[in-house]
Amino acid sequence: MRLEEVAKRAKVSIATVSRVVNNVGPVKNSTRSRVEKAIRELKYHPNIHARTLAGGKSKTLGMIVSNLENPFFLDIFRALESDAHRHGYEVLVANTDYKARQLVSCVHLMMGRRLAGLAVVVSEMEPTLIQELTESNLPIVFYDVGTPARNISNIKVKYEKGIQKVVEYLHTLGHRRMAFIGHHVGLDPLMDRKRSFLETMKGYAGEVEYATAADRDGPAGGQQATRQLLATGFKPTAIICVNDYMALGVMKEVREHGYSIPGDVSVTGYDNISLSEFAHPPLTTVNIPREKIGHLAFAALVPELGDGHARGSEILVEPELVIRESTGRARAV
Amino acid sequence: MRLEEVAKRAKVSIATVSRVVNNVGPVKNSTRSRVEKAIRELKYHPNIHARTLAGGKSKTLGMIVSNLENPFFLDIFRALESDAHRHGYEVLVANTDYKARQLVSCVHLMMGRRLAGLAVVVSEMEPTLIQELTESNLPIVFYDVGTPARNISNIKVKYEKGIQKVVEYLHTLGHRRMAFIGHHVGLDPLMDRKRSFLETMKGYAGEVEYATAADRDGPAGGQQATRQLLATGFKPTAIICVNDYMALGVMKEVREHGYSIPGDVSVTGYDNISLSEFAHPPLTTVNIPREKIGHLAFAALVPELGDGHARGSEILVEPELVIRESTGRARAV
DNA sequence: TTGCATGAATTAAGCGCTTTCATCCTACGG
DNA sequence: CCGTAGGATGAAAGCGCTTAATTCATGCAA
Repeated sequence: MRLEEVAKRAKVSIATVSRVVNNVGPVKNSTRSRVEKAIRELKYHPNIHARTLAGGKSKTLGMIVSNLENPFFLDIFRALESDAHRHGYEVLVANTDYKARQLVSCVHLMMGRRLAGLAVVVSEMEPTLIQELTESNLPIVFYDVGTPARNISNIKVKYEKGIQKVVEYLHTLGHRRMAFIGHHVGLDPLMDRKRSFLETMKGYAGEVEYATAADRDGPAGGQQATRQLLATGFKPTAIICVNDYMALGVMKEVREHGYSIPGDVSVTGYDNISLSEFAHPPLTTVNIPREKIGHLAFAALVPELGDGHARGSEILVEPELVIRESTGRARAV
Repeated sequence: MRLEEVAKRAKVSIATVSRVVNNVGPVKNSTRSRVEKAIRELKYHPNIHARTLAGGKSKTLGMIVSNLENPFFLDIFRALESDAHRHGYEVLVANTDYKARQLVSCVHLMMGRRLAGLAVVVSEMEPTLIQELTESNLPIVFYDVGTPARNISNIKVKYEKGIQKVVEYLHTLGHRRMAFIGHHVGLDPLMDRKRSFLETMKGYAGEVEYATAADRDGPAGGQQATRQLLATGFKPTAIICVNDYMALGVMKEVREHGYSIPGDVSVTGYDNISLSEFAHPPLTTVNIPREKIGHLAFAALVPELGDGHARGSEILVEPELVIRESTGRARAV
């Protein structure tokens, strides 16, 4: 079904049909309705490829995430998508599984699609990629990684601050043996969080003991990391997790060792995904405003439509502590 | 960056470059490497729109789901995507939020993309849509809805059978007051599950009491539905949920009423999403082989690559009971 | 009546690629 | 040494659409 057949049926030129489809330029009402009728009757759907090829511009945004399974990323995607749809855009997602190589191939795929913009919400990075993207003309917004440039905006969260708040809160509750459960050692932004944990710990030097463990993202990874941690003989009274999704698995393993939460061990997450509220006990965590991040991303990619924030800027987002029932006073030693 | 610039730099025609890029037709080795060098140096990425427009065929599959947030759908997507990637295809997801209207617009969007195939994994349906899709030439695979046709395959799960197994199992444990928590009344396949519950209940007529409640998909919906259910004064000893994702919220609400699981109330889910294992207590559920479904979908859409199953057929999948710790003997009356 | 704005519709030139068909070598048998 | 098969290339015709530039009506002032 092509423009031409619609044109023939409505007895006009294809240019006219194109105009009514796109709702641009002057078209007499009688002609318009004749064309619309033909479109309906023939069930015409414009070929998006021909359209973007001819028009040179696309109404599609791309988004690359590290792990779509982690609700954190999904939430950002949904917020971005909702803004996008409101303005007639579509969003394409791609997943990297935290692998830099896959990130590169995702980006190349995206470049081939001549997108209107690309949101890169990942923890891994490939140095050459940053340069390649900077050189391109694609509007880009990075979350967590990258540096601002002519066509690149950055959204950053003060992760360290969140971790710091968590640690201080736990310290106040009397915890002196803490552990950090992370994932994917070697990824910069994730290291930041661990580093922040370690530094805050050093602030309490002499006073506290601590340890760290890591495994892949997700409940299964959290469980595995916890198993390793506890196997070392270290007995933390509080476990700080790099994100909520892992914390779900951490809690399970802690319980399987016969500890109660928060009676024996306090557990904290990070992100405040909606599941954290439905965990048992509900998880103390750090809220990252994912919805806001999605909106900011859209605004950065399509500045003429999204409200505020010019392209090429750096945007900071503040995390905030959410206290629920997975944390409590440290058991007296 | 276009084919032409690569051609100029490698001092060949664009036809030759195209041949190298697509790895078709005879090209002298020396020429090939010259072209490949030029491609690398210029960071050329083919324009996918021009490509599918000219070639007339696409290497993109579409997938429409009801609620990407529910891990059930995400798992199917990931399985499909993994097969797709292995064969050089991409997958586009779209979400309907269980709304038939959104389903229609998703389908139209997909049609405009001239996909290689479309997987429709939704619970809602629009009768005219089925016909429109049947008339189109797009290879399609439906999950749970629709009827087979020339270009349409169907994957169906014997949901009723799963529900039946759950109910019988609970009955064996002595449960005589059961409730069904569903979602989105009015959607056919979901009604099936509820109907199956009601029919099995009738099998125990006189012997058992039962009730039903419903709210939107997800933990929050499960919680809300449970609140309503318990507000009626009905005191079930077992709650059967339409899926695991809702069961997460159901358990929370049950506990907030001071009941223990499974001591006072047994809870079951459906789907066996990976989170069900990390719930507390781990959820008794019915396994739906989502990975297998994803693979079947790919095989149905691209029969020449996927192993087995011709297009236009109907495929049945068997659910199976998974007993964990959220169910136990009914408390003595 | 003629002329000229103005609005409505058409013509035609690409967008960047694939693919057929024609062309050009090169090497080999006669 | 020539003819020619066949591999390697190039030229050119679209794919279905957008968008100038252009033509064609129409109405109104002069």
